[in-house]
Amino acid sequence: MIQIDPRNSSPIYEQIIKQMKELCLKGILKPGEKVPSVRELSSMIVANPNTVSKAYKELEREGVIETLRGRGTFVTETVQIKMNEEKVEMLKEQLKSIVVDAYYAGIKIDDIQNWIKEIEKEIGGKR
Amino acid sequence: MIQIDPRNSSPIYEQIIKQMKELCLKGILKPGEKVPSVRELSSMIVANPNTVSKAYKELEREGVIETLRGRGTFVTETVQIKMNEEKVEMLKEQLKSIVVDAYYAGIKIDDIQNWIKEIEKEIGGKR
DNA sequence: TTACGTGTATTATATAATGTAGTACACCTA
DNA sequence: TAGGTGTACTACATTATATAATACACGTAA
Repeated sequence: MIQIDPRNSSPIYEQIIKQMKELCLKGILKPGEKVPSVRELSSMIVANPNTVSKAYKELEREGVIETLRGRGTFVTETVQIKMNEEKVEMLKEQLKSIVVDAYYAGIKIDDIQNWIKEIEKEIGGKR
Repeated sequence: MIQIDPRNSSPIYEQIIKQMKELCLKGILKPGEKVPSVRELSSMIVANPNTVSKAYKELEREGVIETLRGRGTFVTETVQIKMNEEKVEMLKEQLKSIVVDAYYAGIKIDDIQNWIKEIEKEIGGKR
């Protein structure tokens, strides 16, 4: 389910966050469905429970999952979109970086537009 | 010229790399033009020469600038595109993350496509 | 040649992010 | 009550980032 890549330099908790979001958007994890407990997932990926807990807290803050104390953690029934101007600006900056890096890697703008269409097909519209 | 944002959590050397690439693409820094020396820039932005040197080494590795020992550092006359399959895959993954994050921030795919067009107008085609 | 400005390399130190380890607590369900 | 939840806390180790202080090799110009 969640796969941690040790060669990937990004922190374990960020890899969890990224993959969990994708699983929810793709509909592999359905609204209301239970996700692995902190201790379960930590033993599955061989990481510390604290690391998983950190990821879950961020995912809850972003409205992807919600926790019911003593019961477990679940995919939110209805995603609460949190409009956040700071987040929007951050995403724009990240996008600019990608476009610039793409230039020096020999990638054209049209290629990037097509990539987005592919991503949309892969994860879009499932919820 | 180069502006370091202390509130920005990304490392100083990465901020230098990002901004230097943009300055070159926008044509504000022209091919063959001299860029500030390591010591000059480090005093301009109040950082350590080592930090600037680290940024310059990466910029040279990516073909943005080139150094002439004892003379200085200059914007490359002709960008050498370095096709790099790893880099391409990395950029695709970054782009996917942005699209996913955008969903939970209430941003539509079309908005992202339009952002790219804006970025293209801002930096595209100057070199 | 000499003086100066280049980029580069090295070592040491400090701080913060990341991850591990162990323990304890509050809450819910069976 | 017993066991499974998420959560909180402290302590420690490792790594990335940045600073600090030198030193070196090279090119240019006085």
